[in-house]
Amino acid sequence: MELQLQIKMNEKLFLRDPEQTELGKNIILHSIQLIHKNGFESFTFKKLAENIGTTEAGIYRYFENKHRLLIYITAWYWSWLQYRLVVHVNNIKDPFDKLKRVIRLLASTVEDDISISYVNESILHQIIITEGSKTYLTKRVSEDNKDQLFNPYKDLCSKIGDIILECNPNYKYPKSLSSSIIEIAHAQNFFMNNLPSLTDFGNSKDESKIIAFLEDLIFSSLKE
Amino acid sequence: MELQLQIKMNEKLFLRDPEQTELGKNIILHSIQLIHKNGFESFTFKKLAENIGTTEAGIYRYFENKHRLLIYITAWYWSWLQYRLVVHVNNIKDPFDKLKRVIRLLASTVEDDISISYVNESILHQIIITEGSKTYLTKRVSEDNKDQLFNPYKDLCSKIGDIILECNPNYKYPKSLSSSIIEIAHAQNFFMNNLPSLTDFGNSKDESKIIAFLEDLIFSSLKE
DNA sequence: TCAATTTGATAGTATTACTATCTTAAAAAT
DNA sequence: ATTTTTAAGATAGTAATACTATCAAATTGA
Repeated sequence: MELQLQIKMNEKLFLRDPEQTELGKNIILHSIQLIHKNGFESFTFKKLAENIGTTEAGIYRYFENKHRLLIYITAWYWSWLQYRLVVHVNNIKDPFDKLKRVIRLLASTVEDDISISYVNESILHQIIITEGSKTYLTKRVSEDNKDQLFNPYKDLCSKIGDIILECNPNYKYPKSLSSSIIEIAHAQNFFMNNLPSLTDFGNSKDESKIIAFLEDLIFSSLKE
Repeated sequence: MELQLQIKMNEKLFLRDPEQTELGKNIILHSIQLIHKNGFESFTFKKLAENIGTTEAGIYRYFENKHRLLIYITAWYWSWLQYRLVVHVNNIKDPFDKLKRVIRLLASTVEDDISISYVNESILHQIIITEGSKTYLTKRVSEDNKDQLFNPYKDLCSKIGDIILECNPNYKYPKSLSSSIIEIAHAQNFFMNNLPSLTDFGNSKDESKIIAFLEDLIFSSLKE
């Protein structure tokens, strides 16, 4: 028997559910590849269609536009990460140990431990680092937020916030700290690989240094 | 006698120096207004030209494309902020006091204390929060970095890193911490105003809370 | 097997992101 | 004072982007 993880996505994210058809899955698969290869700015539905071997109009039947598609794959990533977080933290008693595992999860390239056929989680992680914030850094944030498109990200932050409170019930900024951990993990990863003088990791490109930095930063402020 | 601050910009940022002509200054002035109003994605040289009362081709004589223009105004902002930082920190002995002033500078809406005629620094700050990271979150980062387009940001980080080391000469991550302070200040500001559940500041929209959060986070890890 | 649904193929439009050219106006140099 | 340079205005044009619409063929499913 084969168990398959299916992530239920917010229906406002798509016009037609991409998980239900071959073409839909191909759209996700190839859009991840294309965005990773050329960046979101130069990604177009036309190129995507050529890549898949379908037509532009075909893609538009699934997604309203490329921004929605980016939100879709980002939301999918956060949902998947939340699932992995629950698994990794399960049965761990010590909240500090929990938080350490969370930091590792956020700052490490995925090892494809729980993988889903048509998604390449490892390059997806790279996309989230470079393109993830573009989902909300728009004039449409509030509308998109009302449509609950950012719920997976918010849920994840909320879960991490709970663990932070387990570590220190008096800590005043659990939500801000959790969103900051996520953002720093990504920013430092991007800087390490692209603008190394903004970090202390030189050209080592060693993710464990980001983890060490985050642990130092977070635990000193939680242990006080 | 009137003193005027002029910021010398990297020549690779423009085709023709916008500070030297009326039209050039108008391009900067109106692009800041337009990007603030409609966001960078829907900002076009055509709309900008109509706004100024010139033609599209006219804008292209100054800037290669809108991305370069965004880098230009971002770089200008960081240069200007570095100048303000030097002024605000000047003559302060206690490095912790210095760092507090830096945090306040990064997390506060500018009070137009040192202002330059044709730039609206207060709305520029808002643009940097929403659009700033888009300058480097591209496939061209490395090239643009080789052209030293991000030097003002890097210089600022380096200066803040020095202050961090004054606070604690043994601290291992001065550069990562300074880039993280800047990024968190912006992210938390954006979240507070647009996705408040990602912060602990509710709908207060009170910048002093971001400052308190940052101080708590930073000083606990520096004092250890 | 009939009906509904999904895809493919094609066409078309408004806008974007430019490049080119030519003329006029203003500034600088001689 | 008049050339020469430089900047700006006006206009045109092109390839690509971001869509929308329509119709036919193929597939699915009741």
